[in-house]
Amino acid sequence: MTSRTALKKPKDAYHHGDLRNALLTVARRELDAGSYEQLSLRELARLAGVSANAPYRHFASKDEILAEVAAQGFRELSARMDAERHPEPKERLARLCDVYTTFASEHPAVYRTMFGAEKQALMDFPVLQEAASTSFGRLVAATIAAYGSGRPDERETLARASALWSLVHGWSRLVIDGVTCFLPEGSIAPASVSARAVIAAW
Amino acid sequence: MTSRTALKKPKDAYHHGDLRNALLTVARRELDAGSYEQLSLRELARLAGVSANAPYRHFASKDEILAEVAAQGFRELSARMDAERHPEPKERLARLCDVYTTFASEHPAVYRTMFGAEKQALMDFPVLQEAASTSFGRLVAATIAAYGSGRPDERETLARASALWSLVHGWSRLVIDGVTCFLPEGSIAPASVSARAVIAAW
DNA sequence: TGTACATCAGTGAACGCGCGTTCACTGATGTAC
DNA sequence: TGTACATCAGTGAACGCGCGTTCACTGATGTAC
Repeated sequence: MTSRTALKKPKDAYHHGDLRNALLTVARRELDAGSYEQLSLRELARLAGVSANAPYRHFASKDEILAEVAAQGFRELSARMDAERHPEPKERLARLCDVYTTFASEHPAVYRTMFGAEKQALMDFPVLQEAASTSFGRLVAATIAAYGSGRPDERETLARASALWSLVHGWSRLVIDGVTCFLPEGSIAPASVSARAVIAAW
Repeated sequence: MTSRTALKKPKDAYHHGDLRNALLTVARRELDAGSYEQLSLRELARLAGVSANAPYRHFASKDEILAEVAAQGFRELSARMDAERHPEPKERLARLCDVYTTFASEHPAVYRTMFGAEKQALMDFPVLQEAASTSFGRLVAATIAAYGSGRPDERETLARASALWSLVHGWSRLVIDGVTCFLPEGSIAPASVSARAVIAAW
């Protein structure tokens, strides 16, 4: 029985073709199109040209779809970070900060989903946890490469990694949530300026 | 007619007493009790011991209540910052960062409401904008007191204020959203350590 | 090659839900004379 | 002081809504013999 079912997925077979991926694609597209509010499962089905309950063939629940979208977001972020290969460790660290905030600015709704502000339960999905850990690991590793290793006291390095990560995440959220726009003129500098101001000082 | 209505509010009169404040109190209490999900207008009315539509006597919409709760949050944050009077500017700045993250940790759901992650529309309420601007102004002013003034080039000071604000906000959100808990052991340092690491380096 | 059968990705209708908001109203409170 | 009236903070019922999810089903696809 198991050996039979193992062959069952010819990748483009059956009625729709590949509804699972279609749903994920549509979800991602919807988020990127600016739907800041939580999108609905029925809407996703509608956009995929399929009945409201069809998604349940491929996902156990709405949350499972969102968790997968979030995980894909983290994977993309990690990939972008990996593509940044500047040889000078501090410069590379600064550029990773740029990569981070750029991603957030380009995909605000996806970014929100990744951090589960609305849905605490998303964090329970292992697929999301793993993808997220990988992304954060990149930033921590780059910080260690820039400042750590030699010293016996790594707490300081850890504090620096935390500070940078908090900085880029905070800046991203302030911008995404539209907070900066109702502040006194110019009271927030671009993230890259802020991050570099910190990195340069260390 | 106007002169008559000017006297109309004896402060504890009428049926309920002071439903407006009762609703705000109940909303705040609910948020603090850990209701991360969006609370409903009907639930607030229920908790205030009043029918579902009674709130409309005092607020135009649900959003108006949330905006007022958020504004109160910012006012409280500002008040806490004002209470911090350490004479040494850099130390005071570091302590303001602590005040900020402490507030967020103590009132996560209120903090979220303040930053309208779920409700972009909240930002449109002037009462909220004003309260928020005041809070941010405190942090900017403290940064200027610590680093600015003398120099002609204030861009650097602005970048520093942005960096610190992003840092405390980012750290707060990471903690509030439960992100830190699924990271490799100890990969985030307490906010005060991170903030002080930055302030000390400058 | 043809037939009987198993699999499984879809459908259509319905479920129960709680929501924000509106309506016409009631009844307590305050005010003018 | 008593009465007639205006004000206004509440009530109860209902609105229409879209939601996530479940149910019994259909019909296309793949498989064994």
